[in-house]
Amino acid sequence: MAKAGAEQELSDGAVSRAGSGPSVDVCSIAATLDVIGDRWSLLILRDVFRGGHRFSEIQADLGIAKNLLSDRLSRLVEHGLLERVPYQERPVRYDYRLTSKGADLSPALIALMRWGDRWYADNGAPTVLIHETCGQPLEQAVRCPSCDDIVSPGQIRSRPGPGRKSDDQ
Amino acid sequence: MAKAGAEQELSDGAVSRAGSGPSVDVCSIAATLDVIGDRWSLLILRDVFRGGHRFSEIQADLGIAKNLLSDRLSRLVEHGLLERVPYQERPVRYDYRLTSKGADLSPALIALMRWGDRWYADNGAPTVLIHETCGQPLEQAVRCPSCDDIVSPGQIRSRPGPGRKSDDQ
DNA sequence: ACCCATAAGTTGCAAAAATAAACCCACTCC
DNA sequence: GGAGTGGGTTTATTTTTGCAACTTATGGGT
Repeated sequence: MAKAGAEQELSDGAVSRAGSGPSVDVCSIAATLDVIGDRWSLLILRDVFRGGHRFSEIQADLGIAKNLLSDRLSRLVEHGLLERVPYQERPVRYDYRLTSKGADLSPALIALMRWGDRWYADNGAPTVLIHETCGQPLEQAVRCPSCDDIVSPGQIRSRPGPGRKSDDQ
Repeated sequence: MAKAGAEQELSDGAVSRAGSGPSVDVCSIAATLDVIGDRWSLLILRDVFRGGHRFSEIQADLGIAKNLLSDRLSRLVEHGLLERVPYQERPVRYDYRLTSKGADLSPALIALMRWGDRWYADNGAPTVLIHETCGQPLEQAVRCPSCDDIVSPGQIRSRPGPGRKSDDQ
């Protein structure tokens, strides 16, 4: 089923949600959520970031049903965020490790973690990110590489980019 | 939340590797996903960020079922990420607007958008964030406020913070 | 040889959530 | 007064979860 007719006048009829997910073609947030936008995927990735590489480790930590974990891991492998690395033969067993694509989600995980810290960690953050060289807590910021400056939210503007199919904001 | 690899393994005391149990208490990512970790909430927030403040606008843009949108909006209002602002009486109708708590999710939305840009926007990003004062595209980075320096992923370490309960790892 | 345990799943089934479509209400516009 | 609009609710139908039991391959103990 195509999307509701109220979808903006689409000049190329390309806005259909092929398998899943809304307005994937026009928004990278939607494209991203199509891959990791379920209840468990980001938690699984968080566990792998933290060093939990095995099925049973992740399963015990999250309390996720095993069939779901199996399914989510396969999905994440298919989408190239994780890879299976055998750690033994007979029977062959795998570690799940982040690919560069998976590791590249760390800014998103950091952003979500820090939001939770700010709004739900009444007694302080459960986990703090530290600068290796100085030991001080870290922040996340938007910066302008050409000005070499930190940009406050009010100074951010958005424009349609080259990948936008003619469609308004 | 360092990158993949062995660096996490060496600091045995520093990294949570819970044995079992719900990791919500121990992780702000889990707390965050508890609020916005479903298929639609972040997309709804993205729409409100982009200026879609009305039920029908969001519904048409996302193609979400109306009952779900109704439910998700109520949830986001309950959790304090959105607020209803009447824009007419008789019948009373509301705009949905971001609270500061909701607006504070922008770093997460930016991170998810940029990941989608990097891995799924074959023809370039659909939307580009621009520095208002100089017009150049922006980045997102982790920085150390005490060093006043940008920190690469490999220089990030994580420690249990003050909010960590003692019985968790 | 037999029993038990571990790791990593798979299968089957009930319960919960998502989806789609129809319906409702209080208006306004023509 | 009939149609349209905005913002929903209700009602079926489909899909996804979650839980428990079972499987497969192996190793260890007795």
